[in-house]
Amino acid sequence: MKDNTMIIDRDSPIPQYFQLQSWLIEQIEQGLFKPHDKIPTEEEITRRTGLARATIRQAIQNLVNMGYLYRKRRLGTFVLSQSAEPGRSAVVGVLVHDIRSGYAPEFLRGVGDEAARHSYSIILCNTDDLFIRADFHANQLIKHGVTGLIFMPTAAAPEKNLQLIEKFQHKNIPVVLADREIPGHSHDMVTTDNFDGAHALTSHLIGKGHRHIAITLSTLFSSERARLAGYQQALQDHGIDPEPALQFTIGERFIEKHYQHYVRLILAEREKFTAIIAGNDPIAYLLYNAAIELGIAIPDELSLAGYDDLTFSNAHPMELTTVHQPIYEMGQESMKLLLHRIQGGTGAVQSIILKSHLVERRSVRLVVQDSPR
Amino acid sequence: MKDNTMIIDRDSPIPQYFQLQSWLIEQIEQGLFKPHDKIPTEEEITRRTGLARATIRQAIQNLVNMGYLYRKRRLGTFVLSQSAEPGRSAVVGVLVHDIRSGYAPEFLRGVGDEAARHSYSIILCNTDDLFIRADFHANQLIKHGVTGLIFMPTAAAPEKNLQLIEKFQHKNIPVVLADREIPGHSHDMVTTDNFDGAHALTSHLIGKGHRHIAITLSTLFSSERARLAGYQQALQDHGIDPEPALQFTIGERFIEKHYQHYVRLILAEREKFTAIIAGNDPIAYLLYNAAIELGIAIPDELSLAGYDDLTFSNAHPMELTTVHQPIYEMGQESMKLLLHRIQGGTGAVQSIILKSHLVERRSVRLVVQDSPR
DNA sequence: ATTGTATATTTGTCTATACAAATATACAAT
DNA sequence: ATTGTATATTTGTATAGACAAATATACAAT
Repeated sequence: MKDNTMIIDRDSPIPQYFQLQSWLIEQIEQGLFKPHDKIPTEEEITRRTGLARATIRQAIQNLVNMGYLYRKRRLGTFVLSQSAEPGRSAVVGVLVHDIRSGYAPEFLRGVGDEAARHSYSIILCNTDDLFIRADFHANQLIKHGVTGLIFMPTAAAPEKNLQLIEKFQHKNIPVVLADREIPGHSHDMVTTDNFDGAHALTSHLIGKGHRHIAITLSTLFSSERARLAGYQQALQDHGIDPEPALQFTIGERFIEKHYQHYVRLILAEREKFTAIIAGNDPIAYLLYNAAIELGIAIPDELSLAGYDDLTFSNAHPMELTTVHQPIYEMGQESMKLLLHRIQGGTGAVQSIILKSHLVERRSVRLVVQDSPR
Repeated sequence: MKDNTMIIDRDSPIPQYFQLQSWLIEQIEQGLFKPHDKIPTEEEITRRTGLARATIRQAIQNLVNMGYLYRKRRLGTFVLSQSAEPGRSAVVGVLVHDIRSGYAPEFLRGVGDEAARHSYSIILCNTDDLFIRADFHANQLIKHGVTGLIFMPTAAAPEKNLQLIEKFQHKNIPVVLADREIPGHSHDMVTTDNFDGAHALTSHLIGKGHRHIAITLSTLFSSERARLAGYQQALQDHGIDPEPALQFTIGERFIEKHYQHYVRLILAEREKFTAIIAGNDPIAYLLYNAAIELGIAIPDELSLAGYDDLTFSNAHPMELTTVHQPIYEMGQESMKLLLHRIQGGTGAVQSIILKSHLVERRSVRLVVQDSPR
């Protein structure tokens, strides 16, 4: 017999079935009733509260519908085991640009494994970095009653991305950003130290004697902009003036066919630099392939470095020096932070920054040091 | 006023609220009540059926809980608009081995795009080809109330895979197999013409003058066993005796580190063959890398062919001759067939076999024809 | 046409009662 | 220990009735 008194206020404007319902939920959520514990019978509750049986049944049926309780003839009414927040499924949504591209599979694997550890499932949504697709999926996810969201911001303007986040926050569904931040906005986020990673990579190239180091990437997202900034800072830290002419950047979405053309334009200017950093590994491979076709030997005539260390990097015959991103861990940590919020975790906005590390392979060679200009 | 008579059989063992409930569902699903149509009031239903008001309310409340109806004080009870099968979410589960591996991302992209076209969402589950993981996810999916399942059978015994399928069938949740069949069992399935693809590839190599053609793959799954059979048949069709000594197969799960070792053992016997077919592209790349390390020139000293034509195949400097699998389409067709079943489609088990085609690149060279033995 | 007030309508809440269904539990027989 | 039978227990179904709540609708006044 539980100690806590079942109090039903007959003068309250709150319906009496609802008061009973609420009391029962509170007992369950405070752990006074544990999974498979039997709650008092209808008759017992009538005796303790004076409520009519039908009123009691209405409260209990609602809790059955909500997933808190199950009932057995002759035996009684029992608490269902709770694997997640009642009233909501143990399902979270994940919005990524494209499941096929670069680091997305590894990231999702990290999310999925951590989710499974906590008996959660993930709904996969591809946005193609387009707001209209992301918005469509967001509406679907809310309709499905997801419990949380992991979101890689799209290529849309910050206000658009924020608009999407607010849809979830309005329903008290927590959101965690992954990889990319939204400029001028502070939000729960997991990313990696792109600035430091690029700084270390650039410093490494400088340590190999390179002074004229080019870089190519898209400045569309925060992660790659931070890589550019890290590159620039490393040059400055070594007394080298960062030259705009060696910074080949685009401000639009990465589209492979376009970049295949762009890397040829870049390599046409290769006498200006002895080494080049690609903003991510897919770009590095495009550069490599174009170099081979143009008869440029890597690393003998041009050193090449990438960023990300994607799984297929080590299956490539050209062993690419790159920065290893903890992509799996980024997925994992995103899910952990989201679970923390789902389970009621309050507190300051968290910005988790995971460490990258340099992976030296064979795409960079030592050159005779030439003096900084 | 609707024509159809509300009949409640007072002698039926079926509860009367349930009979009314069923009648209302039928009216809605047959389109006699459309979204936002008003159904008869409680009083009107009492007049037409003689049922007590509380019994009527029980039926109607259940339909409200199931998402068929909504109620407004003073106005009445109305039909909710339907975006998916009522009582179940517009969500399906997809069980794949590993989101990171080979063709899984492309496949899932096909599934996801087709799902989105029909306002469905997909729950992603990684099984690692292990039954215990698949079973865990299956239980989760059923708990979430998924409407259907796309399943790549695991490496477990056929009975185990069937056991998992029966869980869903028991709940009338349709299941479609993808890529791999379950031996001795007939089920809705989408796969590709692995036999014909391998037959064409082997014939192509024979057309290039090769007679001693090796092959390496895992015989664990139906798709790769069919490739082996297609290879053997092509040799026979050309009057070449398939030699067991040129067939390097394993009967266990593909684990990259193990295969890295295995390809070296294979290449140690390379004087026995002038060409080798890898059962899938990742194996082809392992072969290529090992060949480079052993100083074996591809295709000058050894011709190499793959299977699958994964997205990164065309980013590779070694332009691999391979068989292009319609992986995206396989995902798409799996989802289409599942939707067909979800929407009530009956009829014979469907086995959809999509066409592959040979993609000639530069990894295969012409050799002087030597006579069959 | 707009605003204010009253009323009718239908759902929502709550009480009371009776019988049925499923089955755990108790007890007897072997 | 096992099997068979009866009974007690609690939920499930169904009936009847009364009052409350929310608000669309009707009507009057300006």
